[in-house]
Amino acid sequence: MTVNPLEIVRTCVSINISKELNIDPSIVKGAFTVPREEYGDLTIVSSKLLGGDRYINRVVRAVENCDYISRVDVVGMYVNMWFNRPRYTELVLNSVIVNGAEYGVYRDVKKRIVVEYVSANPVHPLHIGAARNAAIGSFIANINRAVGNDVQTRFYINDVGRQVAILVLGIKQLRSAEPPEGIKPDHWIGLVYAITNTIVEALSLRRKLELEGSDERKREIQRELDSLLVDAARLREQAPDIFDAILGGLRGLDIESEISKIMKGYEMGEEEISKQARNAVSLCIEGLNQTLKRFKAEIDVWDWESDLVWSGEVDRIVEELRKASSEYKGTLAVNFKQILEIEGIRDRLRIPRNLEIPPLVLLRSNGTSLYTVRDIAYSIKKFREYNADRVINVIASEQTLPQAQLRLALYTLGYHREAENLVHYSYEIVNVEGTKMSSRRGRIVTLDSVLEEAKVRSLAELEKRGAKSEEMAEIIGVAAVRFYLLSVTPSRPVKFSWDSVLNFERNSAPYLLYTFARTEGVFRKARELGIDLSWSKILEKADLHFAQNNLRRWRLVKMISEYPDVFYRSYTELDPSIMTTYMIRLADEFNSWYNEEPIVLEANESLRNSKLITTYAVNQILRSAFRILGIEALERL
RNA sequence: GGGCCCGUAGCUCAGCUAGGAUAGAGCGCCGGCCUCCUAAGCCGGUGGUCAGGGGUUCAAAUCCCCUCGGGCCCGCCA
Repeated sequence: MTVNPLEIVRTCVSINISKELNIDPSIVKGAFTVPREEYGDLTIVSSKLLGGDRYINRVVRAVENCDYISRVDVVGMYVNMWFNRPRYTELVLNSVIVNGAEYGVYRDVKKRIVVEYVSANPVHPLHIGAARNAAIGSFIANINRAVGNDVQTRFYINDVGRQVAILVLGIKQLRSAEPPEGIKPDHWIGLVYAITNTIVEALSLRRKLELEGSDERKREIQRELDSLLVDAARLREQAPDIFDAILGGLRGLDIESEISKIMKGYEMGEEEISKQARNAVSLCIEGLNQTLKRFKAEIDVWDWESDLVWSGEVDRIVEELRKASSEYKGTLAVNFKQILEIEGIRDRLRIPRNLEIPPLVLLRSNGTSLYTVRDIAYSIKKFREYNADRVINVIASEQTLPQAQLRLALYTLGYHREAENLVHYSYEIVNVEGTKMSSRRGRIVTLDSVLEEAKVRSLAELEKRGAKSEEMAEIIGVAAVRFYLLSVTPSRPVKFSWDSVLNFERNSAPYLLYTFARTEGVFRKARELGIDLSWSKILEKADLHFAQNNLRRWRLVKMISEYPDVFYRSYTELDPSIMTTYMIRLADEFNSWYNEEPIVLEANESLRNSKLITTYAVNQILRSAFRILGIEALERL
């Protein structure tokens, strides 16, 4: 277990105060705040303690008993504390050296965790929104592994339903389902799907227009149709042959009944349809997998939704839910009214207090199943197959309601443990400025294109400094995109813009990689000069007073000591942005210091040793954080 | 109509869960710094009615209520 230097001081202070005032140490812990620099290193807001600031002098006396505190000062209600710098420096640097890359990494009681993420519809390439999911999901997997949990990542292939049926309908109109030479398979599938869908929607709107009586409605439909035709024209320009083939084939067909036939046929496992659908979806998945690998978002298990239907697992769920269902809008649905009346159920299942839960419809009138119902079977499977303590679904916030229904349905079926440990990790979507993304119309910013641009940009930068390398450009490009998507708090929407994703200055992964490479450069130089970098030996001969009268050095020591807190918060809140924000601050502090004074070239040996260890600490923290964020560290750049 | 998320500098974002001292970064803009361990860097300057109003409090960007603005959900779609 790695030590948390800051926590050691906080504990020391709070125990002393709690003894003096005879209060619980946790009350003292709630009174800490980090003051502005001129007011010290740590502050107790005395009015937050029991009895307000009446006992402030006793608080001061108590704090003075703590060895890590060298000076205490009272300003109003604030008890400002200055750390004993040499002692604290020793504590921090020693902790870094003893733990190395494990410094600051929290160790949790081992749990088994399934992370389901991405699970994008297998009918188009990944867009930048799915990329946020991929970045966050892989972060969740990485940080859980780092703390010692067993983690399995899964991708749910949603191949049952209308979208795949439309794709199959389109492919049927073509001579060959194989992608043409030189086009990535998911891009090919995305094109066929978008063309087919746009044509299907346009033809359906046209029919609606003919049947509509009201002029106002007519104008509305016409507007919708016009926008659809703009997309159609663009798609036709991209691939005229394919477009015309599909359009020609669909004309005169009763499209809705064709789609319904495919959906039914696929759910029943009809050979011809199943073969076509599996082929097409496999092509898409092949492409998605390529992109995810490139993006450092690995998937351990790929689950086919259709397998759940074919195996009868979905049927069994439907049968069991029937008992809990009643008549609703002419069909059968599960009503959660009774369950929701159980005391504290919303808290236990983490369902928003005021969220209204409509009944969950069991089956379509044509007998086919519905997504949320199939997902019940899938949730049970995830718990069962991995013997999981916890299943985390990384899914955009727009699915809050179906995810809540899912937990309630599990509870209804008696899967109480599963319902309570199924977590909907909700995040906000990515908005692309100017346009509205629509994969149904083939109007998306693909992750592939973003990664490609980032790579081109990285290559150009590398070329400037005479270090042109495709491999390095690839690593830097991926890092830049991942970091960009991870640095916004997940509960807030990301505004995507090419300018910010390709900005490689200050608040970016390239900046951090550069800082890391600088630390490596320091070690290279040291070895060149024949300095032995055995860290514990260096620590023995280090000057622990080196931050005593030097603010920059002291700030760095303190910042290094914050990493365990940052890691812990990032883990418990599963929030990568806590870590990214810290990394930037650490790099800023290091770079300012680096610019100000020599490290290896320091003439005084013990002083040089302290500086080397400080550099090593920054190096280790960045390395550790990179690993969690799925960024590959580069020794030079 | 009901619910959820969001509104902080011209732009992109921290800070809000657990209220504390003068609200922080980056980009942009202006001016400096490469005989020295990597200039994707460093230093200085510029820039804010924390959407608005009310309340709670010794203390509110942070908690509560209302209003305004943006996004999403309320489907026999996923």
